[in-house]
Amino acid sequence: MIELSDTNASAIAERFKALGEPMRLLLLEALRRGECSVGELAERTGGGQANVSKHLQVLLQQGYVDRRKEGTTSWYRITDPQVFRMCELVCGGLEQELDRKRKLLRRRK
Amino acid sequence: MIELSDTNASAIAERFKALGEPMRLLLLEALRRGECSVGELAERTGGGQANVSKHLQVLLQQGYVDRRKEGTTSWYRITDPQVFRMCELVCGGLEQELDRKRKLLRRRK
DNA sequence: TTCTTATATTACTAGGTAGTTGTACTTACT
DNA sequence: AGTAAGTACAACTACCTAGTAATATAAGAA
Repeated sequence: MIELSDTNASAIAERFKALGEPMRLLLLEALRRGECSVGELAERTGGGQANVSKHLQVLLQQGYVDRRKEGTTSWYRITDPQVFRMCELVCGGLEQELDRKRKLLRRRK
Repeated sequence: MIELSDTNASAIAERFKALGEPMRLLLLEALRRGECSVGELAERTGGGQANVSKHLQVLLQQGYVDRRKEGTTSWYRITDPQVFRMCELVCGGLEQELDRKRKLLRRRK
């Protein structure tokens, strides 16, 4: 069992860092519907082809997505749906955080 | 309910990015035992005082930790233990990823 | 007041990274 | 062969950030 210790904090941080980029989150969300090509992903997210391709390499490297080549097109898909569970957790935390900040603002009035 | 859409992908990414740094993960792990001062955290993590303080500001800003001042010392503590659930998820994913890469290496031999 | 302690902040440097442009590569089609 | 489509990669720029050193701030002790 991997734990959050000195030795592997870097590897764990790398996985979090891969999710710490808006474009990569949008790519994962777009892939949620199912397998998708690079061109389609660029269209759905509004990003440039080269940039989308580069972000997909990061997600591939960290094992969040998998790739299947067919002719000239690359088909990407989510490998571990747990990533959306993580998004839900961080969304929940974000909601609490927004509530907390709203209360602080109200108290200042 | 907050969702992973175009409008709030940035806010969600910010929260992931805060966890995408080894030193900050070590700080959270050190805080797991309970409330702790900056000096103690610097000692436990082996980081410099200024650096630890700066990282704590990031965790504070994102709501992962809370602060209580007493005299000249600041006491930090975890606000939402859910953050460790996220670490477990990412550790699980990391384990799978390592297994996958090990298998790839074996296949090449 | 002066000194000490604990923390926060500022300024700086080195390294990293997102986005873009251009290009190379691969496959399929004619 | 040549051409077109889809993707990956290299080079570049602009920006961001981790770490450090020095300083500022604040509370207490002498």
